[in-house]
Amino acid sequence: MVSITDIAQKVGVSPSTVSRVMNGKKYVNAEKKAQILKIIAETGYVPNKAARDMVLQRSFTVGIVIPDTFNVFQRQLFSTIERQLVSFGYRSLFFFVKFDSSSEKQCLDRLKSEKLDGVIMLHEIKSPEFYAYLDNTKIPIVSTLCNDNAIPTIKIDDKQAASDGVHHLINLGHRRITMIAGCHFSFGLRRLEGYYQALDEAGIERNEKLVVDAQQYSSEAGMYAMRDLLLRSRDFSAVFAASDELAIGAMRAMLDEGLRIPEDISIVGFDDIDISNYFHPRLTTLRQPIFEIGEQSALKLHRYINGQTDAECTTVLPHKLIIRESTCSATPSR
Amino acid sequence: MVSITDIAQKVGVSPSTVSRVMNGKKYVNAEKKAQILKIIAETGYVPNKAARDMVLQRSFTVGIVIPDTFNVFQRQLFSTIERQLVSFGYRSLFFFVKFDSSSEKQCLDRLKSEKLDGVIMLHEIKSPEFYAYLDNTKIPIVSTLCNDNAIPTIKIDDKQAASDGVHHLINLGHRRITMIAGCHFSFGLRRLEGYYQALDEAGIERNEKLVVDAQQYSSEAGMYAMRDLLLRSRDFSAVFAASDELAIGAMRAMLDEGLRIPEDISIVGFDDIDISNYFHPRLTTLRQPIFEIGEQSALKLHRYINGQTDAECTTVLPHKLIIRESTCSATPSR
DNA sequence: ATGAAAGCGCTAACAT
DNA sequence: ATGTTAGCGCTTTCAT
Repeated sequence: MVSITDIAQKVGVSPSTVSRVMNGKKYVNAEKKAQILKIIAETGYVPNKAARDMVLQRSFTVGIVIPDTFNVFQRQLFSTIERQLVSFGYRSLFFFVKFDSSSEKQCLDRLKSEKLDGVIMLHEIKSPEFYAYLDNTKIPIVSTLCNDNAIPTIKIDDKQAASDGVHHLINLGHRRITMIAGCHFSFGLRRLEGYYQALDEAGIERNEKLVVDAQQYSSEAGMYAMRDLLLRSRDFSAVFAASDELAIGAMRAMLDEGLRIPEDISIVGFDDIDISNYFHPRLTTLRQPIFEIGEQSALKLHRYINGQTDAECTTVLPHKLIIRESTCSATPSR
Repeated sequence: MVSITDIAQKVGVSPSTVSRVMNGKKYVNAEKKAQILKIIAETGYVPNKAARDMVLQRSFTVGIVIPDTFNVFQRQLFSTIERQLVSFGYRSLFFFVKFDSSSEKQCLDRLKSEKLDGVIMLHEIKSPEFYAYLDNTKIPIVSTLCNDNAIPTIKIDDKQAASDGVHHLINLGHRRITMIAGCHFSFGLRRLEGYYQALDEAGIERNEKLVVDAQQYSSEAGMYAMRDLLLRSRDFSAVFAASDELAIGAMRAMLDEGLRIPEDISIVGFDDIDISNYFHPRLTTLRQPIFEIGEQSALKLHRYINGQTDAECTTVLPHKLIIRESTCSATPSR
């Protein structure tokens, strides 16, 4: 393994000089610098991270907390975050956590054993100990979810976005609109509120029977939720799903029952994941600016790590209603 | 930050003794041991990983090399690998690499800067320097892909699986069978070989015009590939796609042209990703045992790291043809 | 502008 | 059974 001293010896300088070159410090003779760079290229030398971390007393590592069964939306999100983080010189460590408290505890333990520079949340952790630790150690943290923990957050306005989606259905003449919600996450709760808000604004009576709570944000859960809904009653002409994956599962259940989309039932999703534009029919949905959310959360964390605190804690990014083929006017009979 | 010397001083012993306790070595007085443990608990001391890694010359970290735009199949795979690795006491570091040589070089540099215990490949790297480095440093490596680099591998028989898929179409009476291939990866080449093998076995003449090479394993690429195919000729009744995501894109293109699946054209995918069972029609495909591939590659790497080498370098796991709704008998006219 | 030297926190070989 | 010592590879004063 080639080390900084090897390079120094080969060039005939001290390790300090090589270090200065590596870190772009000034006060280095241009000629020597060229020499050093040449040898570095020849030998393929790369600084040892552990040694650097130790002397610098930090790890250049960011923890990313993400659900164990992360969906396509989270996948797209974390890939942009990872890329951004690497470009800032961090590496990222993933903490996959299940939706139970023992898994959360385990995650916290692993978190402690690392000397993280910062943490990005793509998942909602319930455990107060988790937040207490981060608070005590002053480790910077940024979230991409709604939360009540006064954590710097980059997100969209989930309530308004949901309301926009439901209003789209209302504008098409739908009155009996069901919702497949996912209330185990607070953003799911916000989306449910948005659904109710739109109904209220249109003077449509709320009806709890028209709402099912899916246990996960997966297609499978969406399929079961829709089956459940269809068992209760067929007296609805539209569905609003709290995520595209839920919507995809719901569509499967409808198709299995011989229902036509959107002629019999219109459906609106949430997220605008890649695949939604490939389904048949193409899914109408609320687009989250995934790329921007990822980019800005990485940037925000980077700023925090370097001691810059933004005035506003929460950044709200714009969403967009993408109208495709899964929604149409309600038929007069309905 | 509390260090091992702090603990040693508080208890009145040497750092070595504390180290011995931390690492469960014997030859420590039971009483002292208890003392030390007590202080450790009180102070919340956690060993500094960077320091430990440096002196031990290893990191307890496994690198996972994965395509930048990893697809659903790889996502499911790496999730199971990660889980398994954590259970063995490693943490995993992801190396997202694009399909170009500068990205591969960057990946190699990052790889060098970490003292990885091992590497798992979910992506094919072309650069010889990459393999040379791993070889020189004797870092254990396990792959989940076909390759010619004599690397221990866990995979399925891609050629045979492809052949099985095409035989399924042939058995349904199809003769004009196209393929959407992805030859930039060697497993893609194997699948193409399997396609040709099946045709040969059925006495159907090979026709290069019936094969398109997609540039990526994505739905988008699949859609363009199918458009291309349809532009060339409509004289085919079935398609074999090198992945489910390609198939999904291809289906989109067919639907857009008003073609019915499977009545007008049958289609077979490859991988059996979750979503394939939600599409309309449900996709007939070749299932890869994702969970087993993930589990066994993590286990194999763990063994290698601990100096155990298996006799057989490559493990071939069984695939399975999953017949669903996207394939049916060829109509007599075709 | 550059080198010498100290030290980050830990482990292991070597004493005792 | 336990302490002493010597690094691991790097950065950073502090000299010169």
